[in-house]
Amino acid sequence: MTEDLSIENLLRNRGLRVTPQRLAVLEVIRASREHPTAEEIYEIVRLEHPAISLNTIYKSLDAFEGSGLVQRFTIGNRSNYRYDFATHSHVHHHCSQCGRVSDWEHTEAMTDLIRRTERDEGGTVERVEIHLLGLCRDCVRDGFD
Amino acid sequence: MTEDLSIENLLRNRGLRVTPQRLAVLEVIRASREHPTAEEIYEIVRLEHPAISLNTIYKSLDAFEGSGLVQRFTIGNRSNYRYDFATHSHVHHHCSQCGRVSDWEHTEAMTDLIRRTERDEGGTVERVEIHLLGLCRDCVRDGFD
DNA sequence: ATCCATGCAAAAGATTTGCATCTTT
DNA sequence: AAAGATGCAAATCTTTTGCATGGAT
Repeated sequence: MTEDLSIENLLRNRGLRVTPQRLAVLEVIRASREHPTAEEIYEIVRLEHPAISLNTIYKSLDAFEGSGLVQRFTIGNRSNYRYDFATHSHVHHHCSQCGRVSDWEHTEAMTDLIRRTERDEGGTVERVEIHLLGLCRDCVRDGFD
Repeated sequence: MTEDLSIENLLRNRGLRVTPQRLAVLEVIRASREHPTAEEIYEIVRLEHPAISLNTIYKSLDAFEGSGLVQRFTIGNRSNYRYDFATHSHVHHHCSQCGRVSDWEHTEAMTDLIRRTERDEGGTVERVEIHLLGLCRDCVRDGFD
């Protein structure tokens, strides 16, 4: 008996009200590999919902983050928030040439190292964010360096 | 022949002008293990230089970052910048209980893993920021979990 | 019918910019 | 003397808050 993972049920399962705006916002995040900012989500959702306000984007994102559907973070030395569907890996590579933010595989060996560090230092780690800054594959191929 | 690593020479060596304000700002960052924000640096520097403006803190930090003396980053899901003397390790642990931001050791094994990832993914990595969110040693000892 | 989400406007917080004056080189 | 740093004020950008209205339960 597989769980129905429609956007709508994702909301319902967490006790969040279902509105057209929220469906649209969550869909954009789920579909994106770009770790969009609130502004970027706004511009995309606006194509279908021209009347939506940026404020509703923020409120929706807060609600989603509060119930664990989405994670927010900042990358490198930029200060505005980016959002990510919560199940994604959180090794982000930020290309210093083209600006693209992409997921890189979070290997099991990395997780092991975190656990070892945890033991050595005596604290705990519940969440890991690894940001790598450098050139993406495409920019390397195009000879920037 | 050891290099003179006075704050003053750190500035001169990079071609930056030496002013009392810059000396004070850089000294605060060098002395701190707290990864202070611009505002926090301002409050500390103000004790000695009551007339300094927050703007000068920002301008100094920009200059320092531009010449590699200092690095700035954001941590977890807070959006304002924190600054770090550039030679520090950049594995930051952010305690979800007491809010403390501390350096954890960046093991050589971690570096190796990054290099391997780099090869596997085909991009390059010039800088690594690892943010660990969880409980620090003290909060673990005090029984928060 | 109740509760909560929406959209507008205004506020707040952090950082940047413009500019006249002062300091360092 | 020239170039650049400082401090003040205003502007900008991002995010949050307050509130009246409308929509979801």
